[in-house]
Amino acid sequence: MYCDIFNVPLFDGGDRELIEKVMADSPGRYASYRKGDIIAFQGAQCRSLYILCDGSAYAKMVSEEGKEFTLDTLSAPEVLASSFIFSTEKIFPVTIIAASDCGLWIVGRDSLYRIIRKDENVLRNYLKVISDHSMFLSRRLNEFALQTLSDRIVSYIKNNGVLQNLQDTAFILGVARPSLSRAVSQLVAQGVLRKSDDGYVMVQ
Amino acid sequence: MYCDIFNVPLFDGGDRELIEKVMADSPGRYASYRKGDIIAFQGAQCRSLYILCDGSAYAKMVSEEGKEFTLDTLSAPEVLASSFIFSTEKIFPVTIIAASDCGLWIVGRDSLYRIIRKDENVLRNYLKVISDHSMFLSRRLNEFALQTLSDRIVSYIKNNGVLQNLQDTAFILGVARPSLSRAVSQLVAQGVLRKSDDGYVMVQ
DNA sequence: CATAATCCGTAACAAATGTTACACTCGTTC
DNA sequence: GAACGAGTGTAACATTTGTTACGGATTATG
Repeated sequence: MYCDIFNVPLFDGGDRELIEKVMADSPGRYASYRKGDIIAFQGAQCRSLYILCDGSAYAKMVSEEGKEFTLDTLSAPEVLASSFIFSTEKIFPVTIIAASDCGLWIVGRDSLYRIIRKDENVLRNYLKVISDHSMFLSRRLNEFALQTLSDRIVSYIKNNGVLQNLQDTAFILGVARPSLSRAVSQLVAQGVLRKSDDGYVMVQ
Repeated sequence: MYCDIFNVPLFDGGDRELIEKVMADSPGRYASYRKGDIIAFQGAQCRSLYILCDGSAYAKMVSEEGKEFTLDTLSAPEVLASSFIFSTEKIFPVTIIAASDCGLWIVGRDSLYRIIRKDENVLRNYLKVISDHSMFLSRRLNEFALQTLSDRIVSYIKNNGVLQNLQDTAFILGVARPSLSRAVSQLVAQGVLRKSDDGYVMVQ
């Protein structure tokens, strides 16, 4: 139930006294979730910042027809929903699910606003967090709109070093598992990938 | 060569005196482009805010293999690159091209930072602009990752009222023109769309 | 009027991915 | 050891989209 929010990059270099005062003033709430619990529903209102203090979570996007993919996975210490709370719609574009037992501090956006108004470091951090999130989405968009499955597999392995779980990775790459399995086999046959004890890795 | 930046939503309600002072201090530069000119290259460094004062532009994303799609079109008064300048990488994820003759005021990010530090209205506007941009990217990602071409066509027409130019729209939807033409024909055959004098519209 | 340029519809075929089904391996549990 | 579940490889087929090519319609341009 304890959470040192000063571990979160957003508050890095922040004025401890100021932040504690604002948080004491309007503390928000602390919530714990069990693995598999839904932390936030896609389409739900979003007026608070979610500070992931403990554990990890992942964000998935679902279509009306039930098709889905995993957008991102997040590990404490990290903030969630940073770029939704000040938007016009204030809606979660993804569903957030606990990947392990985890604890979050949920802080109203007015508290965050009061902090970034007064604390220049936190403002800079926040601008960076939200901008990096945009860049991340741009990159994912590039993958889905422009890259073939083989390209995405190679990108994935270059980012993560290894492809370990075909089932989960299929959701991240947004394809059916047999399709991923087939594409990986082809890349192995082409000599682009090889199977190590750990999973699939790049040759070289 | 004149540009009233106070028309731009970002500066809505902003302190005119403060903004003019900052701009006078470090005015950036004004640039005009002819239709078709490239305003910014994908992958290039991005350390300034681009204020589109006049005309319109579009952002396209290109892959290494040369495949491309149109991410967004922008009309004055509007700001560009708002969510890149404070990111860690500071790189344009898209190429920006003049859709008509247009004029931009290009302002260093430090000037913008000085303004949002002091002007609460501009800060709120900026947070909204950048957050809305994230939401926009999320929506586009949903389209590409989860929706079939028919879905995207319907979404497009619901957003824009009408589908007028198959060639340009094919780039927006990220497909080949004959594929779009075929899918539209099928939707017409299914009674989902119909052809009006103006272009394709939803039935009802 | 003749010509060229542009946009559109469409057909035939190729390539990529989805769907379904089944067998195999490896742990775990009883 | 038997039964089970999870993750995997793979095959056959369906569906979607890309590619290429061509002809028709419209409009600008000489």
